[in-house]
Amino acid sequence: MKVTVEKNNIRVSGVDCLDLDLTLDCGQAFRWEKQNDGSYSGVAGGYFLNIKKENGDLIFKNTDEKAFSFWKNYFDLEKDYAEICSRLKEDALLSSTIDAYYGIRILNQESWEALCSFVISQQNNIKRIKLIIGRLCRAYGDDLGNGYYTFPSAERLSALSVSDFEKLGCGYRAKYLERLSKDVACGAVDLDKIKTLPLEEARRALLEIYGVGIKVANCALLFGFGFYSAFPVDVWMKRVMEYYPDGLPECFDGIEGIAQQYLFHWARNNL
DNA sequence: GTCCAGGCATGCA
DNA sequence: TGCATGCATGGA
Repeated sequence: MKVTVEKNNIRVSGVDCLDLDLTLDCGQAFRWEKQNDGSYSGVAGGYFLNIKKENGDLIFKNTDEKAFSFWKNYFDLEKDYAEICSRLKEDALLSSTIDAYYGIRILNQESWEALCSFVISQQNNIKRIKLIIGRLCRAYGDDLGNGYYTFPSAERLSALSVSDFEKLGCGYRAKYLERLSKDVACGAVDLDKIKTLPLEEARRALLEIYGVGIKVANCALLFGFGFYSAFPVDVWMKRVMEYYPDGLPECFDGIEGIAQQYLFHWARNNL
C-alpha cells in the first residue's frame, strides 16, 4: 500500500481486493450513496468522505492525514484480503462466489453506530434500514453540510422518548432503541470495554441488551467490534446453511465473518 | 390487497 | 430447552 498526498486528496495505490460497490452497498453499512461519477459519498467517525477508484488507485477526496488515519482503519486497508480470499477459496461454494464478487471487505465501523444500526435492521429490509437511519441522522446528527449528517451519539439519543423513535419509522424497535441509547449513555453498557473482551464474553454482554439477539449481536461484533470470527445468520444465511450440513469448513477458521459476507451477497443474488 | 425483510421478547410446554 | 406468536413499516 502506497499513500500519496495530492493537494486536498489522498491517493492510495496497491490495495487489492476492494470493490467499492460490493463493499459499501452489501448490507454491512447503511450510509453510503453512489454518486453519478461512480464515487461514493458517506459519513463515518464524524467525517464526510467522497471516495472513488481511479486506475486502480483509491482517491480519498478532500481528506487530510488525520481523517485518513480513520479511513485507513475503516476500510481495513492493512489487512491482506487477497491472502484471505485465496484461503477461503478452498471451499467450493466460496471459490465460485469470490470469483463472481471479488472485492468485498469488512468495514471497521464504530461500535455504537453498528450496534444501533443492526437493532434497527431486525425484521427489516436494507432499503428501509437506510431510510430509517437516514432520518435518524438528519433529525439528531450534527450537520456536516450538503445534506450530510453524523450518526447521533448515544448521549444525544438518550434524550429521546419511544415516540420520538416511532416518528422516524422505527416501528416496534423504538422501545429497544430508547433503552439502548440510555444504557450506553449512562455507562450501563460499556461498548469500549466489550471491544476488549474475548469473543464469547463480548457476545454474552451484547445479548444482555434489550432488543439484541444472536443475529444482531453477531452483526455488531463483526462490523463494529472487530471480531472477524462472528458469523451472523439471518433469513438469507439460513438458506445458505443448507449447503453446509456438516458445519463450516476449516478454511473459515478465524475469518468466518468474511466468508459470511461473501455468502450473504451470493445468497441475495442467487437464491 | 398480500408478502416479505440482515429478529426479538414473551409466554407456554 | 425449544417452539409459537405478535410486532411496525414501506416496497414489491
